[in-house]
Amino acid sequence: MVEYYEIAEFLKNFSDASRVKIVLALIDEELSVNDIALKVGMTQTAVSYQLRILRDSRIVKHRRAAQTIYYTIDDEHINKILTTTSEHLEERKSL
Amino acid sequence: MVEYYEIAEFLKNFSDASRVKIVLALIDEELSVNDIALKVGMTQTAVSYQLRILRDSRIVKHRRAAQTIYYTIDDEHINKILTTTSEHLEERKSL
DNA sequence: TTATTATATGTGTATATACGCATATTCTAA
DNA sequence: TTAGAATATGCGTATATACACATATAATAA
Repeated sequence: MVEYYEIAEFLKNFSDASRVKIVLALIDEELSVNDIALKVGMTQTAVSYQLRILRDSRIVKHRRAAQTIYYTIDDEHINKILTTTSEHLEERKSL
Repeated sequence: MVEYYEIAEFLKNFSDASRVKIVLALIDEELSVNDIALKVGMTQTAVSYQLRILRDSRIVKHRRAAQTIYYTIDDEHINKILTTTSEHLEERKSL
């Protein structure tokens, strides 16, 4: 059984605009920390800070190539959750 | 188009254990504020505080009957988002 | 009207958190 | 080995937030 606090703990990852922006930037694309920073318009430090949180929650995974570390989404479900949410919000807009 | 910050703003509602608990308590059941407080083991004030947030985000709706105010989930999508998340977490547990 | 019930809200506070800055760490190239 | 590049992290801080307590508001009953 999944408990209520586990759901909260997990969805907390998407409660911050910066983190959602980073996750969306990684959909269907593998990016380095600097690439992400450039793409979302944040500093390297801020991106690193948020990536650690997303990594700890297993939302993103990474691989190293020399000094560069590349990040990707860890699971297709992540995509589904954001898509479902997006559709819900889209539908609500017409009300 | 749904923007990244709208997704974050919406999912922020489920980033707190108390709110998730309250929303889960309301699935398939209409409850008064006091009923909710009893069911989830929180004070009336704390429940009221969280209900306002959920109301403002249109996640729950309410109707008045004399002094009592009854709350329900505003949309079936809410259920779906929590279910999808729950399934995702359930699957991950076996890894 | 007054008392009572159900809920909401203002204020204060302890805690969480996002991010900047400086620095550490890891790896590569010269 | 030393310099440089890419990323991570410790520390400080401004801001957000969850909740307690007391009180206000709304509706009903006596």
